[in-house]
This record gives sequence, structure tokens and C-alpha cells, in this order.
Amino acid sequence: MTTTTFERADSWIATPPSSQPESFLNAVLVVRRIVAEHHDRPSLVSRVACEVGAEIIENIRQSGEDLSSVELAERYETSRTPIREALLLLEKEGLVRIPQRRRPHVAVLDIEEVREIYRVRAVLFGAVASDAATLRTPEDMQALRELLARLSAAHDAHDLSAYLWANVEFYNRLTIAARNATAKRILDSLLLRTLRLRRLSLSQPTRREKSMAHHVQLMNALEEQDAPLADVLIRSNHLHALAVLEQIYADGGIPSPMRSRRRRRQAAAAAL
Amino acid sequence: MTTTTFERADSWIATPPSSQPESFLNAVLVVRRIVAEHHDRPSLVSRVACEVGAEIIENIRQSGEDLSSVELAERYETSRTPIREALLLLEKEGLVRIPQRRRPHVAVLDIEEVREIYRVRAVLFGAVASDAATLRTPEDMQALRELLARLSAAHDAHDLSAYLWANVEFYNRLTIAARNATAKRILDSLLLRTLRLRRLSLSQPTRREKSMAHHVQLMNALEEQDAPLADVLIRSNHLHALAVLEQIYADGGIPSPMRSRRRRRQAAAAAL
DNA sequence: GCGGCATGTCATGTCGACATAATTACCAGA
DNA sequence: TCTGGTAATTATGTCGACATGACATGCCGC
Repeated sequence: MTTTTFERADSWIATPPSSQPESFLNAVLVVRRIVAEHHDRPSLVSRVACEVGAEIIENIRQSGEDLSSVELAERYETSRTPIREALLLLEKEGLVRIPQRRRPHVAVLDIEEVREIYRVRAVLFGAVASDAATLRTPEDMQALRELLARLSAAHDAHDLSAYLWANVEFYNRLTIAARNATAKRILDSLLLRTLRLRRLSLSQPTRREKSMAHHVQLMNALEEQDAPLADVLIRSNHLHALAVLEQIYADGGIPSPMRSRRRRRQAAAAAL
Repeated sequence: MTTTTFERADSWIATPPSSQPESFLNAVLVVRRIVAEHHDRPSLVSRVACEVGAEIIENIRQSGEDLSSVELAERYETSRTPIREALLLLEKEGLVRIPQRRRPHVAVLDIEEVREIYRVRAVLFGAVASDAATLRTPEDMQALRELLARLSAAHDAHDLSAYLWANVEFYNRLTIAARNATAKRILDSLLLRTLRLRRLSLSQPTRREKSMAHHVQLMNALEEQDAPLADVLIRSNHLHALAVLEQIYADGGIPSPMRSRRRRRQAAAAAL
């Protein structure tokens, strides 16, 4: 499945894929899966939404940065109407904030919201993993085993980016196995919001160790259809991941968004 | 709080409130709280979204019914752009579906989706109630006690509509007490989707009895800060509510959406 | 020199119009 | 009468333009 989506990825972004790092391509694909769920064909709106969304979770656009609709319209050589709609899609996923009569900007993730998201994710994901442990099919298990192998390979190779995306794919496959599209959509949306922080969190070697061990344990629980264990494992892992993020926030690892955002535009104009 | 929001309700709907039944007003207010969360001032978009959303949850517009943007634009005497945006807002809440290049229509709730929603709601609401039992303030308890009294009064008076809205308010206050805005937003959205069915479910006297008893028990658990009990009570109640809905679906209580939806428009045009 | 107010500039929200895709209506043939 | 293909019609997606509200700068009074 990954191969086919990869083949089509280039039709979803305006710039040629060769000029983009592989991680950005992954980001586009994940955003597409979530934000442009129903847009089966690459429309103008979903293309913009995917690319801007990917830029946000790849930290190319920073927290609080302005997303002027005229600026984006120029860049994508289109009118403001599709841009507006794309930004609305991203707002729905929590990546963008659009105050009334004010410039849209990249949503700022404060620690309080991260806490809330992880609390919800822990509970919901626990239930989903529990269901998955019961309802899983042999095909589910096969796919999960392969993804675990990918995860392990990335871990051994110390490839942070590969580990991160394999992680995302593993969770994605797990939520599919639970056969609850509603829960999956919510979890996907919550994942998208915190994806920006994932790299920070997983950049700690101890965190990666713990995460890898967690996945192995979780896989065992799924193999043995031990639903309660899967539930508890997921919750525990989320608690640990949150603790790491709390530490990062406390250490000031998240730069607070700059104040007068207007100056950036002026500087850019002056540079021309 | 209810009073002040009531006072302002008329500015959010185009038609004078006197011509609307009270239940519709409640629906508008609830939709506004959820869908137009950030739109603090009554803009054109939120007004349309609130009114159409209220019509959907009040079953004035039936499942699968077309929501042509030109038709709505005529009705609200505006252009199609704000209508489009309003429909996008409602799609985000799951009340409307907008396929590409096809007419938007009222989302159809099949039993499978209802099952999924109740599963998610049970788990998430259980966690939220658990948190609320721990974090609740005296003000929270006071508000909840008053709402329980309203619920009880409506129950004694056999006022289905009043009971339904008091129920919504009770849950709303409970989610506030848990101090988790993210969880609240998700639960609100899920509530909105199933609100159309609530009247059906609560129209059964035995269901109302059970529901009332449940609320009393839940209130006790909150008073005693018994978090695990609150969790289990909520889950159990959701399970029971779902069982009732399963029965209603099995009995064909939900009319399947009509096929050729176009005929309605023609009939309406011929009537003029 | 500094704070508050007026003014100018810019972006947003909304509008009407057009091209294109989808859907209906029509018609011929079986 | 029903079915299949084609034409007409309608609605959607997109566009450029305009009015109103927000922000920044500059001015004036203190």
C-alpha cells in the first residue's frame, strides 16, 4: 500500500519530489490521509492543505507564523478562495488557527494542550488497542509484524526520521485493526497535532529505547490477544512520552512564537 | 449563564424566536456552542451554520436530504461563499457530508457509525467523569446539583424536550468540570452527531427511568469523589443507551433516506 | 519624551460571474 | 415498456473585485 501511495505522492504537491527530503514526502502523505480523507482525487484545495500541513508538522513553518491568504494564493498561483478552504481544513485538524477578521496563523501548542491531548489519546488509544487485540485478523498481524520489523531496523540504524514514520505507520495499522473509523479519525487528528513535537521527544536516546521496548511488548500482547495488557501498555507509554515532553517544555525546548509577526513580511519585502 | 445566552439567542437566527418552538432555540444554542466555538460574534457564516445544524438535529431536515448551496443562499439572502463555509463547518462536526463536485447533503447515521460513536463516547466520557470527580470545584457541584434538579423536574413533568436539553446541559457542565478542553470538544462533537437520535431513545419511558436513576447515582459518585464509580456508571449508561438505539434501528425506527432527492425540489417549485 | 487619537494601508469577508463536471431529461431502438 | 446513449440543464469550484474591519504609522497634546 505504501508503494502505491508513494507513486502518487508527486501529484499531491506542487514542487517536484526530488527537491524535497524524504521526510517531507512522508509528512505530505500522512496529512493527506487525515485531512483530505474524502477528497479522493487531488484537488486544488487538498493539495494546498497537504503541503501547508506538512510544512507545519515538519516545522518548516513555525508556531504562530502568519499564513496570509494572499501570500499563499500568490505562491500556489491560485485565488484566495481555495486557500481559505484549505486553511479551514487545517483548522479543523488543529494545525491552524483562524481568528475572525485576523490573519490565520500556525496554531501554537502550549504544554497545557499537549497534556490534554495526551490524556485523551492515552484513554482512547488504550481502548482501541484493546479492541484491536480482540478483533485483529491474520492480515492485521502480518502487517503489524512487518511494521515492527521496519521500526526495529530504523532503531538499529539510529535513523530518527525513519523511526518516526514507521512509528506513525504502526499506530495507523493498529487503529485500522480495531475497526472503528470514528475512533481512528479522532486519534489521527490528535496525532497530527502533536507530530510537530514527536521529533523532539524521540530525539532522546532513552526515549527511543523505551519506545522500541514498548512496541515489542505491545506486539506480544496483540499476538496473545491480551486486551487488558494492550490497554495498559498504551496508556503507560503515553504517560512516559508526555513526561518527556513536559521536561522539554520546562527546559524551554519550545521557542515561544515571536511577537510582531508583521515585521517578517516587511523584512521579506525589503530583501527583494 | 443559560439566561444570558438565551437573551442573545435571537441575534443568532434570522427568523424571530417567537415563531420557533423552544426546543429549536435550544438546538441553535447548543450548535452555536460547539460549531461556532471561536466565532464569538454572530457572523453570517455561524448564523447559517447554527440554523442549518439545528434543523438537522431537530429532524426538520432529514437524513440524506440535499443541502444545495444555491437554495440556501437564496433562503438566507446571501451569496454562496458563506454558505459553503457554513456547510464546511457542519461537515467538520459530522452533520453534513460534502462529496467532491456533488451536492452536499445531511449526513446519514447508520447503526455501525452509531456503535462506533457510543464506544468512543463511553470510553472518553468515562475518563472525563473520572477526572471531574477528582478535580470538581464547589461551583461545579453547585451547578451540577441545579441541573440535576432541572432534570428531575422535567422527568416528573414527563416533558421529553425539557428532559433532553437538561440532559445535554448536565453533560456539558460535567465536561467543563474535568478541565480538559480537548476532550470536551471531541465529546461535544460526538454528542452533536447523535443528538438527532436522542429524542427517539428517550421517548421510551423505561429508558427515561434508567437515565434518571443513572444521573442520581452519578451525582452521588461525584459528591463522594469516587472516580472509578463515575467512570463505570458512565460507561454502563452509554452501553444501555446504545442497546436501546440498536433496538430502534432493528425495528426500522430510522427511515432510510429517500432515493431521488431531486423530486423534492421539483415538487416545491411546482407548489409555487 | 511619551501616551492617546486619527489616519492610511492592508487583509479579510463577501459578492457576482464564469467554466466545467454532474445530473437530469429526452429520444431512439429493442 | 424498458434500456442505453446523448443533449440540456443545473450546481459546483474557482476567480477577480469591492467594502469593511484591523493593524501600523504618524501626529498632537501633555
